Amino acid sequence: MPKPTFDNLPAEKRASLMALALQEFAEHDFATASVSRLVDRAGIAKGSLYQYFDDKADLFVYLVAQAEATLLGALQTLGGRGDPLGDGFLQRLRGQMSATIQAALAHPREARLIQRARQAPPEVRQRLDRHDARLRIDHMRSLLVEAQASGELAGDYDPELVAHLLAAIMSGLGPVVMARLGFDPERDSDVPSERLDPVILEPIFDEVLRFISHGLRPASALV
Amino acid sequence: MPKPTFDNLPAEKRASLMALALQEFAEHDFATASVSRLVDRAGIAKGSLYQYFDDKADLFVYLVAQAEATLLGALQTLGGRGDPLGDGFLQRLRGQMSATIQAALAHPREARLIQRARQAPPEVRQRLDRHDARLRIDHMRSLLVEAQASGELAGDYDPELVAHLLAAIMSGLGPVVMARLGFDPERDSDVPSERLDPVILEPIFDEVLRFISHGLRPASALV
Amino acid sequence: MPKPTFDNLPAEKRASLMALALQEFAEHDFATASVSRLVDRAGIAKGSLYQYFDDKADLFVYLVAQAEATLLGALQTLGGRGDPLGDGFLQRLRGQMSATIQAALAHPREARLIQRARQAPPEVRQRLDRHDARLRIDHMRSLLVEAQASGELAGDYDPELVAHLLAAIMSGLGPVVMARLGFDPERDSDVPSERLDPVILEPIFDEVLRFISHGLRPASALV
Amino acid sequence: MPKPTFDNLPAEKRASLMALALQEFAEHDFATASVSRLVDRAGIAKGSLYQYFDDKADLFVYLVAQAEATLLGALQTLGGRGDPLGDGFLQRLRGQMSATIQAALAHPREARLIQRARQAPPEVRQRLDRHDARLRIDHMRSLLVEAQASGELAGDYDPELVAHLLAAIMSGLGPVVMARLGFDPERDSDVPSERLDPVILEPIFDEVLRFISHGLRPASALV
DNA sequence: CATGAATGAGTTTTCATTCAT
DNA sequence: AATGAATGAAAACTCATTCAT
Repeated sequence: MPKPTFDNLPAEKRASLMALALQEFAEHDFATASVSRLVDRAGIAKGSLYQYFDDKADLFVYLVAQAEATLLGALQTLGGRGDPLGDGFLQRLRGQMSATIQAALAHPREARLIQRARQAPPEVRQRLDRHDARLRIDHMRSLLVEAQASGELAGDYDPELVAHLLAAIMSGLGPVVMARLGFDPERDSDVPSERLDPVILEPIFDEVLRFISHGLRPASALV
Repeated sequence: MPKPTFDNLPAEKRASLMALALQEFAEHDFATASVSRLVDRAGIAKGSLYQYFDDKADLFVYLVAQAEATLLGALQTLGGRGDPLGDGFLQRLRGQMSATIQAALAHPREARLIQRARQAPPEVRQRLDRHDARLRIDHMRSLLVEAQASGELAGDYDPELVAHLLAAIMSGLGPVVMARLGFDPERDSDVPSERLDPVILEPIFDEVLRFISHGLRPASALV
Repeated sequence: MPKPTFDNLPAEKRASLMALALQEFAEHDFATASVSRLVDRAGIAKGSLYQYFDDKADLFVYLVAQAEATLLGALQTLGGRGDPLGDGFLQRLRGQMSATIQAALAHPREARLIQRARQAPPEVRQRLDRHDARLRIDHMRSLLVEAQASGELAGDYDPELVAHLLAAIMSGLGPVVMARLGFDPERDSDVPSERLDPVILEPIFDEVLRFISHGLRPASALV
Repeated sequence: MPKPTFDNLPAEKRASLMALALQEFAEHDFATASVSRLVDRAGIAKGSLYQYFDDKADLFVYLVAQAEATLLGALQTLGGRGDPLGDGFLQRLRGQMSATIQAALAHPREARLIQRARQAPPEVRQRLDRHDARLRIDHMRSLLVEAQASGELAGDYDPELVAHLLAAIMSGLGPVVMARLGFDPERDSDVPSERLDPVILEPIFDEVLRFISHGLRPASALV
């Protein structure tokens, strides 16, 4: 948790410092990220940073929380387009898929930072407030249970397991999109957002949804 | 690439050194893994290691290649039980699923090292020979294409996209299994292999396969 | 020397601040004592402390002076029980011995602070007003001279030298008492004051006094 | 304990490094002594020092042990002049007194370092091999017991207590000598050894011994 | 081919002190 | 008179890499 000193900072300074910190911790993992490099770039004294945060991990934890909030905000904005109550389960899933991808693409550093959080050293991980992965699973799970309750979805699925599968599919979407756009997900790290285009994305979502809703059909099957 | 000096080493010494190196790089990520600790444990001079490998990254790259070979070998052994030609696509997928999980359990250090490789610093990642993720996708892709060619699978799927989805599902299997066994995949890092049991795994595979083959059916649907 | 601002402080605030400062400098030596920790505990701004004192050393010097005054006061109160004029030299010595020990026990932080003063860095030590060791020597010396003048003590002792010896003996009393009570003076730092007991202390004083008055007698000597 | 690396060092380099380290830790207490300053002066890389010693405390502990050995050696050389068996207790005491003073004067840095050791932070003190103070007390104690056994000394002294008193007197001798030579023991730290002179020291020892053997006589007493 | 000491830039963190408000 | 953010030098310690033997 940042010290009060940090809150008293001029908003402008605070924001620019955090932007640089986000960059630093998005570009390097926790061990490799350098406080020294950060303060150099920020043009502040090394001691100043330690007036704001207890230590490197404190800063990291704060950044991760911020990033999660940012992404969640973007997700809610984007995902909330459809009618959340009226729409069926699959529609909502589609909305989420689209929103997730777009949020990650709109905030690539935040998305990357959250990935880093999952592989931070254990003692740091323990200081992370709660883990967003579990949050995402839980969210997915509740959607499923709801759909089962409303009769929209067959009741014989294990919601926990399916939630994991859907979460895995959604987190696998990034590479799919990148591959479609001609990037190598293992080499490249970001897709320039101007390359992003609903015309490209929508068919992907359609096909993924078809997979989710019907699975892999034999050639003989009718759709 | 190891230097010639490394090949000239007595096989025994080479093997034990690599075993310790694997342990070091499986336990810590690239930045945190320590050459000093390694040579201490191995009881060799620090200079000697640099007679075998150009630098830390060189050793890492070599280890990753070895680990991939090891896992691939295990996978082929385990996955090849059924009749690879006679069996249908879904059977083979099931075989792979099981084989992947079991291979990872039989070679936990190798599995973990490969995970680490995916998050190594970019300059290191660029030196990795080829990426196993792409290999896995390609493998999955060729299975799909084959199934489409044989008429077993509808032709209107994009094999690339579905390959990604299936790969995502398979790599999401680990957490599912952990969750089923009562571990928190975000906190815990390993499932003790004695806790692993076909009686637990098989139903998971069944349900995943059902999801893959039929997708999420509405409550009214007949199976 | 404190700045005028310090004197203008409400007595209550001044006192509580000094109490915390005493604690800080008694618990840690000069180098290790932390101004930051002090102001945190005192709940005042760091800048405020520097409105009261020039620097860390200034505060330290002031505290030491205060502590010496406190101990001297206690010593005079406790040591003054007997008739200071009527009693003989040895009686007064005994009174001092007892008073010194008890004063130190009644004011452990002050006693410890004065010990610390003796090992402060030279540039700090030079700023200490006057050294209590010299005060003690002088006091002892004047007692001796007086006793020689009154004919109570042989005149052929060098009062300076004997004063040093007696001072050394008295400052060596602490470890003696600790050892008697089963503590290791090198490991332990304090004797819980409830363990202190005249029944234990008095025989020690007696024997020390016998040593002082008669020295080490051969076995054949009559007492 | 120094690492093997240290032992393998050229004796010359080792010695000069230790001389500088001794100087650093004699001039400053443990907290204030600076590893950086030391390596700068020694002209070696910081990393090198850490190839020799685990950490700052490790170096300190080693230095203290060395200093104790040095002083003990000097003491045995100097103190062994008289006939250790033939001489009486007081003669031996006198020999020790003289030897202790001269040893401390011949090795002022070592003597000072050992003083520092007694006030090192607890976690460092616990790593010091054994404490020389207790050794000195024990030595004194055994001399006393021996003298009592041989009938040279009255048996009704508590050897433990008297050992402490004598130890206190001996450790108080330094300031006495300094005062006699016109130095202020609290301000000055060293007596230039050329100022040391048996002609000055011997009468001091005589008077101290007279005090020890007879105590403070009343004016009427015959010696 | 093996050695292992030397390197020195790098790391995080602490601290007393200043000064503009 | 009080504040408390800014400072930056200094601290201890680590590490991959080199190179003379």
